[in-house]
Amino acid sequence: MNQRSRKDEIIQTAAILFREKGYTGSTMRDLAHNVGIEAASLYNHINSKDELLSEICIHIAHLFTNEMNRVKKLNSSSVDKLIALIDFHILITIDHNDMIAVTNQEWRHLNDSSMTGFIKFRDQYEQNFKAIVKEGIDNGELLQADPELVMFTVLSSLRWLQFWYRPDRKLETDTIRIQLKNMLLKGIQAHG
Amino acid sequence: MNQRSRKDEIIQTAAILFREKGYTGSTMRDLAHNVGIEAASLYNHINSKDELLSEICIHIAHLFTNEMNRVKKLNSSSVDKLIALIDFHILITIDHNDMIAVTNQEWRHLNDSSMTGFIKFRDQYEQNFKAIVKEGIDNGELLQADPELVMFTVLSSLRWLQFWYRPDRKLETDTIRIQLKNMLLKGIQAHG
DNA sequence: GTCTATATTATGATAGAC
DNA sequence: GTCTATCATAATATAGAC
Repeated sequence: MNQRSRKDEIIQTAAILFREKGYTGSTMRDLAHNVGIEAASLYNHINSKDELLSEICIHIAHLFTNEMNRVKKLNSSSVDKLIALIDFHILITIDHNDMIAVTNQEWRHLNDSSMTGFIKFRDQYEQNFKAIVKEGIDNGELLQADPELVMFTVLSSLRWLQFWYRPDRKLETDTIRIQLKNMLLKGIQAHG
Repeated sequence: MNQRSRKDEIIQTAAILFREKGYTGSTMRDLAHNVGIEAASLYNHINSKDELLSEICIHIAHLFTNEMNRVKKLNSSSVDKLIALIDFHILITIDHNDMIAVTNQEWRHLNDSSMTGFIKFRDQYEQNFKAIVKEGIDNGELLQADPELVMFTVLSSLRWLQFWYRPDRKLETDTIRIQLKNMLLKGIQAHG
């Protein structure tokens, strides 16, 4: 096993551990045990515990940034852009389940320099998201509302999927995507 | 200052600290410093660190359980029951901001016995919430959808308020309540 | 690349004086 | 009820043999 894939294995194992016990609640001994080596051996692949958290959060941040840049360039309605983002959130929740859970729950524990970069990413993502919502409100596709509150509502509904998702529920993914989109766009009340 | 209010002061200070640094990331020395005493002195008021987390989570659980029991007995439509719950979530997010944030973020670190009780509370609350949603779907007040997914969407949107809320935003509370209710019930898309 | 051994620091909690 | 002093344990990380 070469350096790179061993490191990836450690990061993925760390993601599972951090998710379960939290970053500060996880120990290097615990992680090493889950990887199947001694704690000291971890340091042949990584420099520190906080590097693990940084790698996880930055990886997720890149995925979202790339997708946002793609969606921004789409030549489609605001609603379709939002749907594209919703679909991506669902996709990433399924494919990078542990890492996204860790990013959402543990980013507060990033070291100072990683934290700065992460907050910059998050603010930019939210700015872009809000801009799409505002565009939709202005052109009449969306109901009049505070763009920030709309963004928070949509993002938080999507975030919840991280708790809901389990691999054995994979087959229902399409059902969720359709129902969730419907709920966010049309609400839950009948004769709306 | 008598025992009770001193203990309350410690718990409230712990809530602020746990929220910021997480339960495992917070130290008794740190807490003591914020209270203005030495770490050893804390143990004159509490028995252990995990007692602090338990008290916070159980306190919040009681508030929600009481409200749910009240709402269940209401002689009103399913939608009005949901609105009552939404209003309560918003109210509690404002009045018990730090404690609810800690409960949501740190309940995983409860000790075994408190954890058992907390999960029982949470499951019961979700069962009751789902039952109201199902009732609304069955009687035609709500659109056809999976009750669990509806519950998750509503609860997660409300949970997000904990991050959004800041004391200086207090004046906008009514705006939020109205817009959030609208969004959840009617969705965000125009000519829905 | 992994191991054993260990340095260093920090943690939750207690003992006992005042 | 608070303090100082301290115990016992556990944490991240390093050194050096293999």
